[in-house]
Amino acid sequence: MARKTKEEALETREKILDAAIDIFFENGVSASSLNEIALRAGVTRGAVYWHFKNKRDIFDALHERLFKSFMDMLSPRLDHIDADPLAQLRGLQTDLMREVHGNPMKKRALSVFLLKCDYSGDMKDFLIEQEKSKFKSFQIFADYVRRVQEQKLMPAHFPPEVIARMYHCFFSGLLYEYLRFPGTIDFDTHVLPSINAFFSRMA
Amino acid sequence: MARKTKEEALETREKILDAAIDIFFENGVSASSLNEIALRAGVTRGAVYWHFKNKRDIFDALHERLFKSFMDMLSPRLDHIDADPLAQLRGLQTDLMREVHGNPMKKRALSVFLLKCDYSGDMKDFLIEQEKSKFKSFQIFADYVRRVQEQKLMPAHFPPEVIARMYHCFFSGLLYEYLRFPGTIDFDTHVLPSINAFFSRMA
DNA sequence: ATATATACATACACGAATGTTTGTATTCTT
DNA sequence: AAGAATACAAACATTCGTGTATGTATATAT
Repeated sequence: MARKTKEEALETREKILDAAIDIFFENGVSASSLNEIALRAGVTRGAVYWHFKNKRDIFDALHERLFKSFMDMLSPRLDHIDADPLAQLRGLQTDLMREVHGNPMKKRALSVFLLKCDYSGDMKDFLIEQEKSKFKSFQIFADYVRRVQEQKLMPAHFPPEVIARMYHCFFSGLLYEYLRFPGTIDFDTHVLPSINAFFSRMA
Repeated sequence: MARKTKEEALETREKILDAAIDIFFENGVSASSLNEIALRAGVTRGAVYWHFKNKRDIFDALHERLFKSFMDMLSPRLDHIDADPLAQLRGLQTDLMREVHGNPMKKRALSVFLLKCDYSGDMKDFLIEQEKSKFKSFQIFADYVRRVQEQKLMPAHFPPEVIARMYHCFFSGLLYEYLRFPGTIDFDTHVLPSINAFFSRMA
């Protein structure tokens, strides 16, 4: 085949990434071959190896693309404190879940990172990276809780880190459950009410 | 080599399963070869194929061995209602986490099932099985909540399933966090306090 | 306009894992 | 005590994925 223009090359790169999400989601990361990804994207392995070093490299690119968008959503919504902090937190979590629920591509990508890969072998050091970024988002939330407690808008029976940990566990647990059993747990009748229950008990 | 007695054969079977947990934990399920497992167990692939049909068969056997012990722990502790249900629930969750924390073999096995495998390909129908057993334990808890609400020992602002879902998400989320980042999240200073915080907010 | 770098497709070589088959020393059966 | 079944080890064949090397048509630089 012939050489493409730079824009076209970028398009095929994106095509490969999109195909990778699908294939990873269907087969699991380690069981997915680069050939499958290439075929799904409508190219050959040559194109894949041109744009990416190996499977791990594709994985990194996907992570970059996904977590950026989430951090962009998280940070600006916790840099200030609303009149009702609990409502603010509930709103944030609701919107995050709604974002996942409404965006099939993001949903599949998240599934890949949380359920469709075992972080071992090549991926071991990737887990360390992920730990760092998770720690970052955790710190953002712990800081928020600390400020809220300082302003006496929340009882300070527990240190901010503990509250943050509790919140974080509930949220990630909810996410896991929702992604793991897509048929069983409905968004409107299960996910949203359980968020409301969680926050109504924290008042 | 020579034929072993029946007891010896059972021993090698157990040896293979133990080795499988280790290898699965280190490399992830799909990246683990049957040869590695055999070598770790001190046998050859011949022995593995004698006792098990394939890798999936080993996986099933491990699941059988693990989840039985957890269900045995769960059921009898929720078939009655203590004077203080919240304390009862907190105690159950604490003990379950303590069990995981104190038993390295169980801890590694749980890690394998929750983090070290992607349920796709051969494993897809396995996920369905897991969903069933998870639904079972969920029902046990929802029933418990319902009975507690009927006895007016807990406010009934939310249906039992919602409360159960919330509890379940928090617990599994905590478990995931604890297993995923073994170095970061300490048992005494992070896990236990966050359980206490969770239940103190539910009063 | 020509040279060169680009964006792939195609072909090749290699290792690794799987499932199966065969061999064999014992143990169990009768 | 002798045949049959058992509990493996060892060898084989086959498939599959990876990485790399090569070919090539075209965009881009000069």
